[in-house]
Amino acid sequence: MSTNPTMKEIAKELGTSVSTVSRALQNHPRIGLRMKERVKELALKLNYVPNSTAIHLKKKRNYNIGIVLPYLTEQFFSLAITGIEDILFEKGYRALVVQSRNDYEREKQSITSLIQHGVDGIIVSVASETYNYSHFNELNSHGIPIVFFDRVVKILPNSCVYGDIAIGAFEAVEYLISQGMTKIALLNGPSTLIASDERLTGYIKALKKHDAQININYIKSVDLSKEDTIRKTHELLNLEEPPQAVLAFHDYVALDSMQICRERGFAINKDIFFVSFSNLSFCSYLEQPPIASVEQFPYEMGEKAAKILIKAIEHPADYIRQEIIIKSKLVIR
Amino acid sequence: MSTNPTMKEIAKELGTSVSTVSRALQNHPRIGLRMKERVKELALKLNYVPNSTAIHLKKKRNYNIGIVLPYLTEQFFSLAITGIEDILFEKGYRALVVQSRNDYEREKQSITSLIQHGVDGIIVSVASETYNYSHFNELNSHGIPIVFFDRVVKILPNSCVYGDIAIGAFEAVEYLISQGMTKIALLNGPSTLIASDERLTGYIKALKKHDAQININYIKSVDLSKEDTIRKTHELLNLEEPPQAVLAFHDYVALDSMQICRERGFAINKDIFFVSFSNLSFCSYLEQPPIASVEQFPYEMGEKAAKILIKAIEHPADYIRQEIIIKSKLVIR
DNA sequence: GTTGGCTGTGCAAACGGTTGCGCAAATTCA
DNA sequence: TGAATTTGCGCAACCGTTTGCACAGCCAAC
Repeated sequence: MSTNPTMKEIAKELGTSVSTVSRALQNHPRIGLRMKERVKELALKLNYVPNSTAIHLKKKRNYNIGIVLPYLTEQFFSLAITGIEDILFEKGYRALVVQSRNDYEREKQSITSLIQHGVDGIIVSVASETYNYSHFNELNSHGIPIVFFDRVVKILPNSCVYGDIAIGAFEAVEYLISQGMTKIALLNGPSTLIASDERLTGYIKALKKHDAQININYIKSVDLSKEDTIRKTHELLNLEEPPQAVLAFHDYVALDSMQICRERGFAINKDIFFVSFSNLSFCSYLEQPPIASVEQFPYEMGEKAAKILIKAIEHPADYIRQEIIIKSKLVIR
Repeated sequence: MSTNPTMKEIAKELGTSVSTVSRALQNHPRIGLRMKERVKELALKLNYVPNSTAIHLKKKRNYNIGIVLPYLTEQFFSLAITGIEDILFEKGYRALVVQSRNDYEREKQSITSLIQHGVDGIIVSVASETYNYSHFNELNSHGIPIVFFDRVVKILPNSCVYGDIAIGAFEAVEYLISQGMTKIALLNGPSTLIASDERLTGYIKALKKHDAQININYIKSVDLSKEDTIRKTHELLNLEEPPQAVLAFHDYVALDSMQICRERGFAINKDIFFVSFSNLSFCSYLEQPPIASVEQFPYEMGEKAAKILIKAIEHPADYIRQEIIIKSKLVIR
């Protein structure tokens, strides 16, 4: 209904100038006490809200941060956002959230849209289908700081925050071996993700350390769709020697895979054991949850990423690329 | 690094004026074909991105929509956001997401921040602790359209989208009765939420219809924290005649409550049955899931809310308050 | 009494676009 | 061929702020 009051109106009402109003509101030392009070009082009375668009135009700052990640519906990411948001909120920033749905094109479009919007910075967890990083280079050429988290790309000059997946995988496999299992499969994610590499690295390292045999048939890569998980699980179970344990890319893969196992008559935590990444809260509701989980602390990752980004925005001069590794933790049930 | 190219630079380079560049880029009919091509070519070459802040300042439009809801980590809400986002994305809007964490103060602050940001509109699912609606009135007085969804407030002149909870609750209870149960408890949400009222209404209506007795001890209100759910579940189980079935406020309440039941030796789907709202996908992974769920279609709610909001923004003249009720569906497992 | 330093305020440019209007050249019409 | 219309473009104001600079009045100091 009523349009927002502006400085101009305050100035007119007070018979002064816009610049004086502006300075009064900012507590500028050169404005008289009396005038300051009159301005502030009227501003309050009129319910004056500074127009942040105009401020942005002037100051080239938005206090908006873009967040691009695959799916909000994955608890890992919604927890990460919560961590990010807590820091942003505290520092007066707002979050523009976009889901890429693991789709490269959509990710690219979102980035373009965020550039156009003029965000002060961006936090990204890259889509699994992203094979090309030119859109990130575009951000760099626009001078917009980026921080990658979880699904990072290390070859770019931007900071990243991620879990020590390889160590997590290593510990998980070692744990399974300590429980007497040797036939351990890896239901890994797509090879485009560094996180998949790291899981593989840790997996192999643990097997080697304990002189367990590495069976290429036990290593599968899924595209993170339910269908593919189902398919690959069947492949594993159809082997002459089905695995005794499965290290899954994350809990969603584990859950889908476990379901197939049950359907095919394999008793979870008896005939076949699961370990997965990112310990979702709802796993605790399962009667037969994965025997262990590598907790990755998404909330902390988000916090860390946001802090780094804000520092990069507010003190661009002292920017140095950082690689923060969040220690993961094997949670045994 | 390099600062973004502006129209001014394009104009200078081409020896023309800013207004011509502006119009050329907008395909204004009064600009010659030749000039249009030259401008567009150079814009492309320079990687020109229009500064949306400047456009916003001029047009008083932001293409930003604020979304305020309790928790992103609840799947109901992340699905709703996905629905909202799909519509926004399609229409060229962006989502500014804020979590209120069910906290009134935080909700209020977020709204203020969004007003200041100058969002074109807001979609809200109100915090359970919100007892006062002045912050929404403030939005109204600023002329910023609001659409409420799920946790709506009907006494305001704004449109809302919500599920037909009462009918859902009614059908759920009727189903339990049809299965031969009469001792049915209601683990309801906080009474500040309309949704709680509606569940109660449906619950009572169904019991009355079937001449079942209404036992005040079977009706509990939880504040949606895990602790409170646990406490109230114990209270129910401690009754001389514990309920045979529980209608839970939503799946999270159901899950927490079921866990306590199991711990206390009540077999789910045998000694005690559960029905809850909003059929979360992960319930399908449970070995003993709730016997039925009232699916509320959050994605569709989100879509609908976003559509209404965009219409209100783009055609303020034809605005009429709408109350859209999304039919829920009892899903029996 | 000139010089100089404060104090308090206003002018005007700038941020990067959009758009009403005016004007010249080219085209059409009678 | 002259008038009317269309085509193509630029001027300048404007959106709501911020901020460098100028300036007037006042007071202290030499």
